[in-house]
Amino acid sequence: MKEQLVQLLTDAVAALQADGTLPADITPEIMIERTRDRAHGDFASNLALMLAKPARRKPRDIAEQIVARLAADDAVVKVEIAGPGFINFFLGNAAWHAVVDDILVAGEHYGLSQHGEGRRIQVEFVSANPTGPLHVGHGRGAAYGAAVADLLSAIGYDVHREYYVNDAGRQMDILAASVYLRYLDLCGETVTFPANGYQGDYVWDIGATLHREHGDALRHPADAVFRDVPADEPAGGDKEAHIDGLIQRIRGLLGDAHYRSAFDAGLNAILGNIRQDLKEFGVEYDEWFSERSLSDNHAVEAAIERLKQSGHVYEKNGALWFKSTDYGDEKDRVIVRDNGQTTYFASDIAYHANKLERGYDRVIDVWGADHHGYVPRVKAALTALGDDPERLDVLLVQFAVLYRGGEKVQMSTRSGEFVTLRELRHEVGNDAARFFYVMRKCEQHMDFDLDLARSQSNDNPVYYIQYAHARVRSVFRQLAEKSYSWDRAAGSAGLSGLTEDHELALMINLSRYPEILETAAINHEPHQLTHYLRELANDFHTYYNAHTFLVEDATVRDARLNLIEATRQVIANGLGLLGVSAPDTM
RNA sequence: GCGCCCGUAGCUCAACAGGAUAGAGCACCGGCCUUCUAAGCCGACGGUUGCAGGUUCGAAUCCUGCCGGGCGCGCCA
Repeated sequence: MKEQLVQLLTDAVAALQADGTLPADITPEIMIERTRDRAHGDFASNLALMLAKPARRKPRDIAEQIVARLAADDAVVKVEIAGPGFINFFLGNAAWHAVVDDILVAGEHYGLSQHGEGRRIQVEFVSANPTGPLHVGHGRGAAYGAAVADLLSAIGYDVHREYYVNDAGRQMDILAASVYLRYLDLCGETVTFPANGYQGDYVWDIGATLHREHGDALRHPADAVFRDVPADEPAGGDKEAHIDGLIQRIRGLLGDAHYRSAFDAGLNAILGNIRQDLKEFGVEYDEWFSERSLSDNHAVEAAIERLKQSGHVYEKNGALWFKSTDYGDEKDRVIVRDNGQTTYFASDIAYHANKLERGYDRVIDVWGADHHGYVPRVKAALTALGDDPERLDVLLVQFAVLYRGGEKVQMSTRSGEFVTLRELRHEVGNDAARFFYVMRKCEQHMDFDLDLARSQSNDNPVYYIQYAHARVRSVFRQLAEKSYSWDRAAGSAGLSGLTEDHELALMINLSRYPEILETAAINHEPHQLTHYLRELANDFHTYYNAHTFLVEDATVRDARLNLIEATRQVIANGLGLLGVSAPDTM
């Protein structure tokens, strides 16, 4: 519908340019908006206002000339010029009635489009370190990333969902050491757990698994592990030096194979847990990309070599630095430490180079907002490598603060006391969690009200929308009890009889769905869909309250059933894109 | 100190690439159940869009400066 009107305006402008009324050298972008007020018609364009300046004419004069050149269109019953020069289009009811048929014919495909024309786009999200279970902060990234990916897919992009597994690096070594020390404890050794180790109970569990599978085969006396290692912080030393010393010692004592056992025990257990968690949350991936594979394939070396050749690398204090300040970063960054180890950043350069090499038209990273300072250096690296940094979009997701009983839920990663995603899902359910997480713009700080998410009341937007869906199902169940049946073809033929305000309002909103999907996807704003679904549910509940659907007049009854079934379809489609179920009963 | 994000009704948030009279939901107040689920509907109340300038036909939206909040500024990831 929007496209039709855009075409009408485009043709009118072209005609005015052809006869010299408008300058030929301007190519205005035709914008058609839904009106906020029905007194302004159904659609409006600010075209004349936009043209006023380049054409050096009064907006209303231009509007009149455009309207005079508009071709006739069956759907448009009236065109008005209003306000400072808006062109308002009034559509006939038939245009809205047609939407109901469109929806019933398209079914679960209604709203999908080919806007993306099959362009390939990669969305990387969550990518939490496999050093512990996912917590509620990751949950927002998961729900948001999945929704953005699904929306892009819905409008015709070829979407690749990816999780970057940080299965290499110092944090993983710290995990391996933590697991091993818990293992030693279970072997009967007396160990003092390092301040910087991973404290969570799950580390005990992994240590126990290691012990169960290997018995005492990996055991070394605690004294051999701790002797001459730099003192830990509580003992007046440095916790970083202490843990690094421990890692080095443990590696030496265990040898490569046994160290790998401890390391992989931690990695596999935690990654398995994360995968399970996300799967239960309805979040699916096409690929789990291993950081370790980058160094195994020498991709990190290759990336560093490319940076060297581009002349943006130098040595200082025994380390190798990338001169990211050449491309707007605040300071230069180390890519190879003085101990010869490459940094996480070096892997990330290789990873992003790899993404672009894979030929995606666009690459999206969904990151926690605390990583925002990281964006300039990654873009700088891509620029230095000769890639176009504009192909990378980094979407920063702010933290969610949980509230329970009106009180902020305190969280601390330090002691391992954080609320896990799993706990949240069990408390409020997957549907509420998925929906609440995407109700807000990603850059908006979010207050997550656990009581509201859990409540089965009209205050809870998830239930409100799901209830609308269940109500339609319920009406259809009533059909049989009232010994009626639904004749869809008759309903379609009788749609012109649906002229009540409530019916038109509902149909108009149904017709907006494809537009909502498009803007929500392009702007990476799933919250637009949540707001839309709430409005649609409201329209339905209002209609339900004002009119009885199962009336005696079969023509009216069938037409109304077509309308509410179309409504149900759109709600189901929309909730589906957000990973929320559409229940038949509540 | 520097950088990024945010500031809209009492609370939680919208406002579609600057557009017409800034909208919803809670909360509070008043109505609606012999009728398809009241897990619902309707009405009323509520605003100097943090403050001050600027850009233009038009600013919550763009620019500048303040004020307030969050985050970041490692040879951690």
